[in-house]
Amino acid sequence: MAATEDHSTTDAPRSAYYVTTPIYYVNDRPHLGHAYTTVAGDVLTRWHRQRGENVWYLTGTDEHGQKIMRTAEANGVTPQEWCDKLVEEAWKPLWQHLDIANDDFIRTTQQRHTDRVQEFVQDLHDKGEIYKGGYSGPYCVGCEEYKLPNELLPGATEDEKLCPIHKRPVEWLEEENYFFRLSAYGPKLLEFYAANPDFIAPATARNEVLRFVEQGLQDLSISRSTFNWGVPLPWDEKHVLYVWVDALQNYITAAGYGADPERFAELWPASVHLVGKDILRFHAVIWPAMLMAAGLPLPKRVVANGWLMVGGEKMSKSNLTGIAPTDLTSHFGVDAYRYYFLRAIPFGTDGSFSWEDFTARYTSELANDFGNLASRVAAMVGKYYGGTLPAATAAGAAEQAVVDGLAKAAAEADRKIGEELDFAGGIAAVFDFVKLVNGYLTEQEPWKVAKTAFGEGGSAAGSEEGQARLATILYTAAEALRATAVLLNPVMPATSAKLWDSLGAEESLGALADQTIATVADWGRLPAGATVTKGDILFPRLEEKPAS
RNA sequence: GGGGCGGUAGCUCAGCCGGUUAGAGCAGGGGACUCAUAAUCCCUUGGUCGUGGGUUCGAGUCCCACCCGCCCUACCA
Repeated sequence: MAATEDHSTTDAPRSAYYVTTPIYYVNDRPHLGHAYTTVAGDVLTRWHRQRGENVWYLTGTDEHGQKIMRTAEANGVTPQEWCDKLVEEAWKPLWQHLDIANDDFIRTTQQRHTDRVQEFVQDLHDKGEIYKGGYSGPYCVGCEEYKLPNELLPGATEDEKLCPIHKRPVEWLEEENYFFRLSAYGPKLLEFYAANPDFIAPATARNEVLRFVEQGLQDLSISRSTFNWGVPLPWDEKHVLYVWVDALQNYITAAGYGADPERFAELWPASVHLVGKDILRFHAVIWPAMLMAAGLPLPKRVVANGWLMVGGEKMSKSNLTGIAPTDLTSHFGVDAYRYYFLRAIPFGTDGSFSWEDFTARYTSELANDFGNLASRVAAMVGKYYGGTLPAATAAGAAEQAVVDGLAKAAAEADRKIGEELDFAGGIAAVFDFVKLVNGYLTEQEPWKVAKTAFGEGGSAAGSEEGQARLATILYTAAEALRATAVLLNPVMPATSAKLWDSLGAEESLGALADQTIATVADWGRLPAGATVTKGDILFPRLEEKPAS
C-alpha cells in the first residue's frame, strides 16, 4: 500500500522502529535491485510489527537533478510530468504488487519536503556551515562532475589529464557554488564510527567508509546554477541545491522535521537506513555530517546491501539486461519472489541468481518441503477426522522434539531477521523446522497408526491407544504449521494467510497479522476442534519456463 | 592511480581467535515409505580449499608476491 496515512496521536508517543529505503531516482522504471531493497525493508518492518512494536516504514522517490530534467526534455514533457507519470504508473503500482506495506511514500518534489529542505539549509547557512566559493577544476563531461587533480591519469601530452573512469581528457571549468564544510567533520565522523561500531554494516561496507574518511574529506559543493530543476537556495535563488543534499533530507522531512515536533521525536533518529552499497557514502558520511552540523541525532544504523548479479553482471537501469520484477512474479508468484532473493543471497553481499536457481529453490523448498507439508497434514486431518482437529492426549518424546525445535527456530529467526538483518539465516531456521516436521511425520507414520486406530484390515475393531496416538501426531503437525504461518508471514504474507485459513486458526486466534513473535512458540495455541480444510495448493508446480 | 571485497564439492555458499578423517543445501546415485503437490524420510558419490613461496610441531585459516573476478572513487538498490 503506497498511501499516506494520518498519524494518530491519541497514544502517548513511543519511540518507533523507523526503517527507510533509499528514495529511488525516478529517471526510469524500477528494476530488480530497487525491489530487492524494498522487499527487505518490508520483511524487516513486518517482522517488527509482529513483535508488537511501533513501526514506521518509509520509501519514496528522488525527483530532482539534471538527469531527470534531460530525460523529461528528451520525452517532450516537463520534469514534473515525467516524475508524476513514473511514480503513478510504475513505482507505486510495483510496490503494491509486491505487497509492500510502507506507511508513507515521500516525493522530493512535494512541498512538505521542499519547504523543510529550504529551512534546513538556511539554518546551516545561518550557522556558518555553508559558504560561497568559486570552484574551478578539472571537469569530466562524461561524469558531469569535477574531478580531484590527484585522481587524474596522465594523458597523451604533458598537459593532458584523463578522467580515471572515462579515460578521456578533462576540461578546466570555473563555476560559483556554495559549499558545505564537510572537511571539518572527518575527525568527528571517525570518532562516531569508533564509538558506534554497528553504525555501518556489513563489515566490508564499514571498512570502505573508514578508509575513505581517513584519507580526508573535501568540502562538498552543494549548489548548481547551470540548471534549475531542484530546490532553490532560499538566500540565492539563482542556485538549486545539489540533488543529494535535497534527497537525503527526505528521511527527516517525512518524519515531521520542522512541522510536527511530537511526531519527529517519536520517529527520529531512524532505526535503519537501508541502502545499496553504491550510495553508502552519502548515507554514512555526508548525511551524518549534515545532521551533526544541524545539531540533530544521527540514525542508528546504515545497512548496505549488495548487488544482484545476473550471469556475473549487475542489474541496473543502464544495463537493462532487463528482467523486470513482474517477469519473475508472473511465473513464480509474488510470495516466492519475496522469499527467493532474501533466502538465496546473504544480505549485504553481492549475489548471483538465475532462473534455474529460482526454479530449483521453488520446487525443493517451497513446493516440496513447505507446501507439501501443509498439504499432507490437512489431507490427513480431513481423511481421519473429517476436518476437525483432534486433541493431543498422548504426547511423548517425539512431540517434545517438535516443541523444542519450534522454540529454537523462533528464537533464531527473531534474532537473525529482527536484529541482524540476516534474512537468509532467519528463513533457513524456519525451514529447518519445516524439515524437522516432515521427518517427524515420516517416523510416526500416522497412516499406519490410523489402521490400528480404526481397525482397518485387522481383526480388532480398533484401539483407543492408536486413536490417541493418531490424534496426537496430527495435532502436533497442525500446531507446528500454525507457528510456521506466523513466522513466515513477514516474508510471504499471502501464502501464510492461505495456510492460516486452511488451519481454521482465525476463528480462535484472530488475524494472522496480530500473532506475535513473543508467543509464536507457546505450544498448544491452536485449539482442538479447529476446522482444517485442504484449501489451495500453496505452491503449485511450475509450468515450463516461458520461451525467452 | 587510490581504496574495499572475493576466488572452498557440478551449482550456491558455511568454515570465529591456525589444531584430530574440510562442512551444509541443491543437483547426481541407491534404498525405505505411500498421508501428501511422483511429494517425504534414510544412506551415498563428489573437493591437491586460485597460484607460488614463507612462518609454524601443525595453515582453507597468519605473512609476502602473483593471477583472476567484482565493487567504490563524491547524482545507478
